[in-house]
Amino acid sequence: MEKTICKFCNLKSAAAKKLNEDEICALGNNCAEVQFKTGDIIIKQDALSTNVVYVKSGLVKIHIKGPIKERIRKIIKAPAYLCLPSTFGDKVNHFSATALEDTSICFIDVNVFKQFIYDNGDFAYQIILDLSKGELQNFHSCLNNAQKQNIGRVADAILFFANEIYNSNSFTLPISRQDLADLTGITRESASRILTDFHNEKILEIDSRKITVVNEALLRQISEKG
Amino acid sequence: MEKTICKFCNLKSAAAKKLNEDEICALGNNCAEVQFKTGDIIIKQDALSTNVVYVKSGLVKIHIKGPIKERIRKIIKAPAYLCLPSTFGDKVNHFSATALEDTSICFIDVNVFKQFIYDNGDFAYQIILDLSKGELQNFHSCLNNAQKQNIGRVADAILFFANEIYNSNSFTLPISRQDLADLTGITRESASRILTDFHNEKILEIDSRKITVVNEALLRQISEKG
DNA sequence: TTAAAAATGTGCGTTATATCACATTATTCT
DNA sequence: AGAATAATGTGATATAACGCACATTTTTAA
Repeated sequence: MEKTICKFCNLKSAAAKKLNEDEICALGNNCAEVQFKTGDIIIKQDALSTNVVYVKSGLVKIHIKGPIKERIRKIIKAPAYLCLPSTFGDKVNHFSATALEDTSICFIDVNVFKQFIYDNGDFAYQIILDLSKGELQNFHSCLNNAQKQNIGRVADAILFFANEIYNSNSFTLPISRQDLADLTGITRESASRILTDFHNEKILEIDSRKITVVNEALLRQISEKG
Repeated sequence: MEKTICKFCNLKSAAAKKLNEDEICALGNNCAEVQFKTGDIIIKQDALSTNVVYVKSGLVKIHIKGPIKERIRKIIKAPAYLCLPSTFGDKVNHFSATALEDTSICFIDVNVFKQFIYDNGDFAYQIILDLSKGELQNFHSCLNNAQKQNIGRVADAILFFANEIYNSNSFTLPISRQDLADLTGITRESASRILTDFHNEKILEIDSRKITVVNEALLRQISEKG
């Protein structure tokens, strides 16, 4: 969904408010742009809603209360849709979203979005392409998680942040060790141990959350081995 | 994607052929309906293609060569789209599809599909709803697989066939034990053992691939426990 | 600046599950 | 029908990873 832009926020702006504890993130009509700060909850699992949500700028984690424990499903980097109409099919969110850095979010009324689809075939087609592609990518990320061992998954996560999010071998991890564990589906202790191992083997330079990939080739090798 | 019907197969019918070993499943133009028998390969991973593929009737498994081993991603029951345009973004399939029973497949030229999107906003919107919903369902099925133990996953798979595919507590499993293992991400031996356990605990009646759910309540309980 | 709270690191026993080896049962083919 | 082949069942190990306990470090708040 890389090349999509929010075509709606220029339309009208409705009254917008951030999500409080028991509040609902649905807006009345049309579209509104809202600023979130690091750590703010953007969408809350099980809350009611009827908006299309678009990440205009920033970084967001999608997380879900699984059958056993919390799981981070993915990290979304702007610009991208965070959720589309049927995500709210029953008007209840099935996931939460939290800002990992200062983030600007567009809430688009689902009827506005629908009308836009009707009027703009090329836009509709692009959305379909993006969704279909995303679905396929899910396939493969699930596969990775399912088949690789813990060490390979952590390697993947580090490479993901370096290459997909920050385009740099040196970055500050935007999430905690626990989050890294929840993202890769392992325990906090295992995540911690593996990072230490990577440091000892001179694959990573680690200073708390500051990470530098020293030996990317080896990291890739670990990822591929599974 | 339950309520969608193939709106294309009434247009024109092009020359259609089944997939041979090294053959390509792409059709020239427009749309063609092709019959497949149980076990036939419908789509082959890494083959070239430029079609939208729609399952008009039958049952299909989507499987992928993972980084380590084969994995069954999901079972698709007609009517449903098997793949959409961007699945072929690079014109190479990233998965295989195999018929689990006699199946009728529509291959739709991507340009025909695109034009239809342009002309029919309601259709486009419906596709978007379906895709978005499917993506979310993937979320949760991944979660299940990731967090539950083997026994819970097998319980899920059995419940899936009973409730989603056959709507009956008595059915013939359309896949082998190995496939069941690949579907749940466990080993063949584990799958086998768990089925035997279920039989001993009088949860299932098992006669080779014929399965009867005797104690669905207990099966659900196992599924929920993880 | 210091105390309290949160996050992280690390050793160790336990356990679920993979892996290996082989027996048994189905299925296919001639 | 009978042989060959494939699929399935099952015991005995090996091992990756979890879970627990607690030490240490970092962050937050007062």
